[in-house]
Amino acid sequence: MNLKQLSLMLELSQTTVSRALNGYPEVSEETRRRVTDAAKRHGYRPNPSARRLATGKAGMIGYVMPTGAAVDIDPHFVEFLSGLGDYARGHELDLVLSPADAQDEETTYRRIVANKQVDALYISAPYNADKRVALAHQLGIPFIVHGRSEGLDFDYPFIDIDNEGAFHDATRLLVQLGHKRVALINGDDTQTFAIFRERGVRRALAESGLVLEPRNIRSVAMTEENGYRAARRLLEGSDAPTAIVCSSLLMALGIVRAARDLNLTMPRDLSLVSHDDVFHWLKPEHFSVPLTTTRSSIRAAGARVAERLAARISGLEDGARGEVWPVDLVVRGSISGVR
Amino acid sequence: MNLKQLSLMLELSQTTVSRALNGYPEVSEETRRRVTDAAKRHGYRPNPSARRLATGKAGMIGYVMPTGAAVDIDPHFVEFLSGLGDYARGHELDLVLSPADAQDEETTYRRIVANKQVDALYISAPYNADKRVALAHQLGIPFIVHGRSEGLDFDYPFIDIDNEGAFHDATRLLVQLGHKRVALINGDDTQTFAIFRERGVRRALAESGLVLEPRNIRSVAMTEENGYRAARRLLEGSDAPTAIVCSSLLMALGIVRAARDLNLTMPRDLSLVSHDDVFHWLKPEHFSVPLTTTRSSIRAAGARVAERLAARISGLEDGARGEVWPVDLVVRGSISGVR
DNA sequence: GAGGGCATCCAAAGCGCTTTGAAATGCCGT
DNA sequence: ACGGCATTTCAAAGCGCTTTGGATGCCCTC
Repeated sequence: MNLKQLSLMLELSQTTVSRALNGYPEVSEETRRRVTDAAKRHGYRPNPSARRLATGKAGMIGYVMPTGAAVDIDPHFVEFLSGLGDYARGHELDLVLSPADAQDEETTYRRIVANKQVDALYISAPYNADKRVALAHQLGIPFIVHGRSEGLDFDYPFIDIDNEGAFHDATRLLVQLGHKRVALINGDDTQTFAIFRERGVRRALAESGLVLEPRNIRSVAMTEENGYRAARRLLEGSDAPTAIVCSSLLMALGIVRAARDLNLTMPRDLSLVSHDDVFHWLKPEHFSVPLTTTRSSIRAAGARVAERLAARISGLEDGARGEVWPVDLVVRGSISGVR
Repeated sequence: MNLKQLSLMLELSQTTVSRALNGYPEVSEETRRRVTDAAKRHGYRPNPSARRLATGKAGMIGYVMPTGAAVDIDPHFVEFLSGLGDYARGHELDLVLSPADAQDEETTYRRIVANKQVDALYISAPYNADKRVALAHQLGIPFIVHGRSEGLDFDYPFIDIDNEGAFHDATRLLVQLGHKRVALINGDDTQTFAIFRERGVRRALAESGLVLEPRNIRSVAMTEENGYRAARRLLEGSDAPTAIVCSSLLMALGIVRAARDLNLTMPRDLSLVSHDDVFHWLKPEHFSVPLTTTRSSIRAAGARVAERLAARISGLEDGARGEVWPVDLVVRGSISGVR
């Protein structure tokens, strides 16, 4: 059942039927009713390929997925996907993942924009002065950044969490508990979220006249193994930190294991605060000693990104508004006053 | 630059240019060369929307992603995506994720097939007599199942790992070490992978005249918390098992925590074998006691699925061939002879 | 009664490709 | 010299929608 058949059946032109269905004003209410009724009764659904060719709109949002033999997709990504699905389901909004060589994402960005494969893009895990953000901006395709990129000479729409505030507050709490040697086990420090977190820690320490020693900061990919290694190195030295702030539960797993290997009891010998992105399969309250965390659901962010992208596609949103979400500090048993 | 302009420029008809570019035989070699040269020089790229409308081919593969407030996407999925990207990158093959209400995936399947949004589908985590597989078969769209579904009255193409063999071998090893009370902490037992694994355990036990007691088998969603709970329940009873086989490292985390809470030393008081899907962010060799595992990379499977899907789309593969991959048994410190 | 304004509707021209059916062209054997 | 055949090319008809640029009829005003 296509438009032609339907219009024949109704003894109306394709124009009128199309307009009636798409809510244009120049169609009488009675005709519109007749048309929508018939469309529903016959299960008419406009062919998206045809509509796309005619309008240039794809009805899909895109994500360029960096891949490569040495590139691992972050498990945080499924949480984001869950959130995206929360919104997209029920809006018939699909997501197209375009795998790209992590060394050369630009080609893929250009391709999907030139081909008009998607109406809007979502960009994640930005770096400072992020090339992808600049490119999307330049190509003029609607997009939203999940995170922030500093050092670009234009504004752009994003949603981010208050990484600096979260890590500031976590660190301040540790300082208030008497900790003087606080270490940070961070994610990849070329990513802005990590930069903001480090900034938060430094600021909180500075407020009490303390500093984050270079040897007390580690920036590594967020895996259990890396958490373990970083913690071992920190804790085995002299003047080992009495408290650690870390960027992911995955690393926290490794830190806890390191502490155990070194016969350190938590929180007596070591306080730990981790950021928690809210995984359903690994929860901070279920660590052997329940973890104090800075908590913010990536899933919720995913839903919001989808919502805003949909709004931008349909023209309900424009401009370069950035949203910064506050982060919860959830205190549990993994921290205590310094001995 | 579109086909019309290009053909004008070459003083050829659109037909000939199109044929030359698409490798049809009825075009002289010289013209073909001229055409491909000019196309490359002017950076001509056929408009996919137009091609799609004309041919009905989308050049994309699809995945219907079950979502819902109570539905969490499995972190195993990112590994699959990484693998898919390994192949798809470099083949300009995109993946479209269509979020669907987990209660009603059928509507979405019908929509994306009717709309010809994708050329082929990938179906994951099948149940027995899986409705989605039956539907895809009936709708006549190319697809590949990652896993297997029993109880369908037709054959279909799939790739799966030898879950039964893997869990059989793991269990047999435990039995050989003298364990008589072996428990299984499995994933959701409506999924076929879990059924096969249980079968493997039962068969290995039966070969030594042992049985898998109903109270020694747990089927739960694969999370740390569920692993912990299941293990607590198993280990606190009288006649507690001396060995556990489990279906995921995520659950293994919880099992190890439970053992520790109960003051059981591994492997002295408890042997543990886990299945390992090969996450880069959590490795069995880095557990506090290195885990013996049955290992099979989901990522490799993802790449293979993409490869076969591409082959099916281009007509290089047809039929209903199923692939079953062997699974490695990797022995590490988490098992020992029973005391 | 002519002209203007408004509400409805329509024919036809795209969008940029593929593919059908037919027409040139050149070459061969008879 | 001519019919038959294979090779190469083309014009035009889709694919199914949106949108432009009118038509048409009706009511109102002067």
